[in-house]
Amino acid sequence: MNYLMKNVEMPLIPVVAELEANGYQIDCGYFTALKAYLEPEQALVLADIQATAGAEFNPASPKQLSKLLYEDLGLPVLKKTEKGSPSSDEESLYSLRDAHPVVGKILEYRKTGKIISTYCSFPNEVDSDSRLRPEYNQMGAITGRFTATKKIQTLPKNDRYGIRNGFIAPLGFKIVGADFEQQELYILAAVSGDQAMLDAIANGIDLHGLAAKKVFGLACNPDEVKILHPEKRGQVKSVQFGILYGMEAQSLANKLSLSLKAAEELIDGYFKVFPDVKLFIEKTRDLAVKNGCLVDVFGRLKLVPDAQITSKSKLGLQSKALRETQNFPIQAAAATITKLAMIRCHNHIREFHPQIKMILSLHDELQFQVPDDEVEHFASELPGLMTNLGVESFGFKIPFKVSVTSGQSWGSLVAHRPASLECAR
DNA sequence: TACTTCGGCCAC
DNA sequence: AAACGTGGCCGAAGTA
Repeated sequence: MNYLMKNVEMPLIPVVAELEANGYQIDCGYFTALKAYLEPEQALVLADIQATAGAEFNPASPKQLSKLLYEDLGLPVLKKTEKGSPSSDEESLYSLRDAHPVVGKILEYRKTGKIISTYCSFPNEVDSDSRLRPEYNQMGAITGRFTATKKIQTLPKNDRYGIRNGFIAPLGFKIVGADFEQQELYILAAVSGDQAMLDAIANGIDLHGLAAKKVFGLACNPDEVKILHPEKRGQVKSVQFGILYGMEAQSLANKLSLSLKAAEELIDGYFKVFPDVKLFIEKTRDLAVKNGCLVDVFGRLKLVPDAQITSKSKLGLQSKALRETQNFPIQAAAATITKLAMIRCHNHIREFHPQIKMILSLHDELQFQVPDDEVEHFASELPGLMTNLGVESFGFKIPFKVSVTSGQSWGSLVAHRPASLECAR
């Protein structure tokens, strides 16, 4: 049996079974109250919109909305959908918000509607013990990431209504979370073997700050860039982020409002700082073109037949395949690391903390429901369980950084501080 | 009614 | 405000 099957996917099956059986406690009253508050508000906004558009008008219908905006009101079409219809998505509406007062109201209606229809329905979806039990598909994404049902992976973050506050620990328990910090960047450093990136991570230097300093020839220390040159750091951060997702120069230019040439120079500058990252990306893309498939460091396979397209009329398809190619080895290795973390944490709590339940796995983060009197101990153990997984499984040169949080609900998790440090004040 | 497609939007 | 990768869920509208 290959590595992934023997050491990852098979041992993971009972872990996922438990995760699904455990579920996540929901504060149903929170969501019923929120819904009761929002629905009358939404009705007022609807009436307001219908005063402009007519009583039959449904702003939730993209078709009706397009007719209103682009035919009746004559607003300019800024963007088309996949199928070529005029788009009324958030991006377009945001640009049109000053062109007519109804546009802003529609944006508000959409935002609130999403909360009501998608995120206030949990009381109808929980079991009789008020726990939400999503199904996890451990082979759901081609990269090895999980997919899951019941919206558990897409709860709004930093939203006005605090949806995540409704995901709670029962009385006498806390939620404890463990995150791999900048997991995909660590993976990029590890799989590319780029020494400058590895060194920066090993020494705890701000990666974006370091890159910005070198690209723009700044005089300050890397860690001062965040304060002294936040906009330059932001540009480099976009390059860094884009590399993980296969972004090309034109998209970066649009994102940063730069010329194509300036964007290319920015990317070139970045690659001069981290030359082996550039080499890794080139090698990855070349392999996909040559073979029509690629394999990540753990042996996970992705077919990318479109990478071999040469017909000029289909270069868009090839570009998409190459972006997927660039992202795959990073996202796939990250997924395997998180799966290894699940297995190790599961084995650990079975042996030492039978009262602790794993209740969430979310790409680079795990959460547990922990009895109050075990929080301190378990939180102190988590980094030791997770940081060395890459080193041990594949000889990564650097350990991961794991941050631990705790709180009474998902929405109120804060950095966990050992109790021994709390008496200072 | 039941299913599919589309446009839209939430997360990592 | 995002824009690039991986996904699932919602309502509207069309089809069987």
